[in-house]
Amino acid sequence: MKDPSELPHPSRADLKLTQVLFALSDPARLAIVRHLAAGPQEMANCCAIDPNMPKSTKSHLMKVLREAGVIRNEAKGRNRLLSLRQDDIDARFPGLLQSVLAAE
Amino acid sequence: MKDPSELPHPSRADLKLTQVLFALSDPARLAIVRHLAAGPQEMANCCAIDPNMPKSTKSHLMKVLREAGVIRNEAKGRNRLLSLRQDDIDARFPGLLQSVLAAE
DNA sequence: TTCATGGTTCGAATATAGTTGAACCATCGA
DNA sequence: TCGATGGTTCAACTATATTCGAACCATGAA
Repeated sequence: MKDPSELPHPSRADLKLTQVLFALSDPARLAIVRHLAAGPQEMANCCAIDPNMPKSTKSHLMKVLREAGVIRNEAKGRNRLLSLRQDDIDARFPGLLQSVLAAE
Repeated sequence: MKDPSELPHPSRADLKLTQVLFALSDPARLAIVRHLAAGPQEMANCCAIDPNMPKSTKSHLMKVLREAGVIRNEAKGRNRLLSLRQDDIDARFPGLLQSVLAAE
């Protein structure tokens, strides 16, 4: 019984460095990644970043991060649980996330 | 006596993480960075990568990398000497370049 | 079951980035 | 000093990304 509301996520082996770098190269997306570094958050809470942002735009940001393999986006009741795929990124690109998160 | 053929380079303090990540997020640009990691190279030699690429396109790639502060592009006689700004990037974003270059 | 909620998807518009020929510029060799 | 060489800049075009309203879809609460 597969949940049809599950979104596609690339497998660890399919992560592409340039795609990950691109996903991180936008200030809004990088801010989300920084937020998630502290632990998984529900989308509704996490994006206190800019409450004025239309939800379709928010959803798009998450899509870019998800398709790059940077975050996981899972259904959780009526909400979405967002989490950083730290293990996967660390496994494929050791030190990358750490240095990005440490920067300034 | 300032050389008018000197191109503008951002200072170390002006490097922006997202801009650096963006510059590295393109396969062709990343390939150039990898080449330069071995040491400075003249543009004519370095870009054996794709000899068919028009020079205006090559020049544009270099511009994006230069303006992000990733590479230095200096006049050297009739040619251009390209070099990775490893010291500056390391100083501002420790470990970043290393992890990017180490990836696969 | 019905409604409100939180989020995705679609489609169209806008903005940004990449590609390229042509014009130009400085340098070195003849 | 003239021409060839290596490269930048400009302008126009194409392609890709972003933005956002509207339609839609599950879920949980009433």
